[in-house]
Amino acid sequence: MEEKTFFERVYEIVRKIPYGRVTSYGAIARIIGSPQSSRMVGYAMNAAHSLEDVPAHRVVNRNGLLTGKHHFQGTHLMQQLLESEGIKVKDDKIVDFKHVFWDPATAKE
DNA sequence: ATCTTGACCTAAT
DNA sequence: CATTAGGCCAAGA
Repeated sequence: MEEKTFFERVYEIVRKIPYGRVTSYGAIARIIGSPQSSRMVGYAMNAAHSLEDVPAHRVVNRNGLLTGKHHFQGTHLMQQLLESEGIKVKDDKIVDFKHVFWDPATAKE
């Protein structure tokens, strides 16, 4: 039944990210069923550019570092988007990362 | 069709 | 503590 591809599953999770919260690639990959497919999550984000319901700016790496900010349109667009949601970013890194970290495995509904 | 690269993560050395 | 290696799946110089 679940004929959804890897990407669609990623989008589904990212879409469920609440406001003012962030998650990591590995966390999403883990929920999907491939804890080591975190690379695909990032790649899926690249394709997510065409989608609107996929807030890729809310997805960061395990260190809370905005590794993918370089792929956004602007230079610090990703940072501004996060700050716009109440998330503080310092030196391309999320402040209190674990504080704003949203675990899809825990809040997944 | 084959090879390389890629918004990563974990474990091992 | 720093570096290396392995793994995952997809898209394209």
